[in-house]
Amino acid sequence: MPAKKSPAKKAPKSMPYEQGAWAHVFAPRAPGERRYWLIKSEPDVFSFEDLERAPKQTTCWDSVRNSSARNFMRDGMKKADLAFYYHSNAEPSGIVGICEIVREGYPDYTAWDPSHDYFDEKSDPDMPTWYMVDVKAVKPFKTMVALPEIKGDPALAEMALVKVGRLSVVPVTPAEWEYLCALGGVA
DNA sequence: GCCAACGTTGGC
DNA sequence: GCCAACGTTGGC
Repeated sequence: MPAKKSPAKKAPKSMPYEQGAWAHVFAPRAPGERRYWLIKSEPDVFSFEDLERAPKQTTCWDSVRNSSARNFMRDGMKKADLAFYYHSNAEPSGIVGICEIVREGYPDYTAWDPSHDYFDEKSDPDMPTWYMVDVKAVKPFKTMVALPEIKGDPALAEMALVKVGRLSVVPVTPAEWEYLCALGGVA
């Protein structure tokens, strides 16, 4: 018997993400390595078409108020990474296009604007709570890939999108990326 | 409109 | 530090 067997260690409620399940998406990169993401937006609020019509086809991805999503944007995403553009709360919901990270994490100033819907009085400009990135439309999917199709596909069963439903920013593996681009007709 | 999942808050 | 209450996301 081991001299001192500590009782089964419970996973801390909030593990630092550098050691958590997503450690690999924050890990140092090989030279030139590109990583992949998925970002959600309700099309009634801001659709992929809206992004294509925006000046320079670019927008700041503001108003995210979830710490996991924030961490992905602040510390995970790097310039030239690509992201699927996902329409949530839509009929049907699904992936409709591809965009590129064109500016890395910087403070989400909407958190400091009392007139803004997502004003957060606890976000201090000297120590910002919330971060965002800038994304630019790259191209639409030829055929959207709807959520039921994703959920029904064994090759995609491990997607963070499926596993952690409610997160608005999630990582995508290179294999999932290739596979979904093929499904979307943009391989 | 309902509800599952889960993060956050606050009482103790 | 625990945990119940509450809020949010987003599928269905």
